[in-house]
Amino acid sequence: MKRTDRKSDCAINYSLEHIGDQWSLLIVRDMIYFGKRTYGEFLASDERIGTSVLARRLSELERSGILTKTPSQTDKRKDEYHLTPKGLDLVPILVDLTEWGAAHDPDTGADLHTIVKAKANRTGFIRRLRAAAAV
Amino acid sequence: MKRTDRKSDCAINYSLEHIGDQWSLLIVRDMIYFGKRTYGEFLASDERIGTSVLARRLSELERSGILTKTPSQTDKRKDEYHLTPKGLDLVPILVDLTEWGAAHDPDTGADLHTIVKAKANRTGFIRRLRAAAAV
DNA sequence: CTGTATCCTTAGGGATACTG
DNA sequence: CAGTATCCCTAAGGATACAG
Repeated sequence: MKRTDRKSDCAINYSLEHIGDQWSLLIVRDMIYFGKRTYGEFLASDERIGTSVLARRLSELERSGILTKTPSQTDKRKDEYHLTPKGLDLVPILVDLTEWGAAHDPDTGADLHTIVKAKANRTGFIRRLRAAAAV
Repeated sequence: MKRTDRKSDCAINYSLEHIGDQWSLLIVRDMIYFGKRTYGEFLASDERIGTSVLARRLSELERSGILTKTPSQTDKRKDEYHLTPKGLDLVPILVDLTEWGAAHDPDTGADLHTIVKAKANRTGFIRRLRAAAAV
């Protein structure tokens, strides 16, 4: 996004303009919570993201410096997607979104055990998620 | 949003489908960080939200149970918008979005003093924001 | 001035065909 | 199967006129 296109210099606005869409944080969720790394793994999520939407979101997340795309060593046909430090810094946001959704969605199917853990020891929980996702 | 329209039962997905747009959290930010309560105050923000967009977002946030709309006591022409407990629970998300944006936006104009305070004592910071916004 | 309704435009999502 | 390109459609955003 060009500097001049921004609605404002507010930090929250910056965040929303980069990850405030319906799909980006679901992809990051898959990487952080489920360790997904490849195109096919992202496609297989419950939300059934479309192939074209996935490709676009991945390339925009790469452009935003949130993830990197590198050829897979084990399978030459595939690319692997990995979170950058900037992407790993999204962990707290995901934790909060999980807590808020689990607390207020009447039909939630969230893993409440995980939520409770997050609430009980937020810092440690985040550190562990980050460490696991940083592989 | 009808139950059957949901992409999935994931708690994160629930959150994104309710507040994952470009404007909702900016309105909530104005209420929490700046104590804004009225239509005109929201209109005056840096991002220059349009009148029709503001009206739609306010009514959807009301429908989602995030804020309430009540006639102002002091000025009979106005309505007042107040956060519900569900809306107040968005405070941690806003704090995280602020931190992430401030950390990674090269052109940020965020109040870094505030950010540092938030990092140093997250719990206390959130409690104070909540208390102020709950008026 | 507060707030809504109308209309138009556009970005983002979705289906699908396609290449390697 | 991995990933891209194309096309279409809808929902969100934006300008503006309008009513109280």
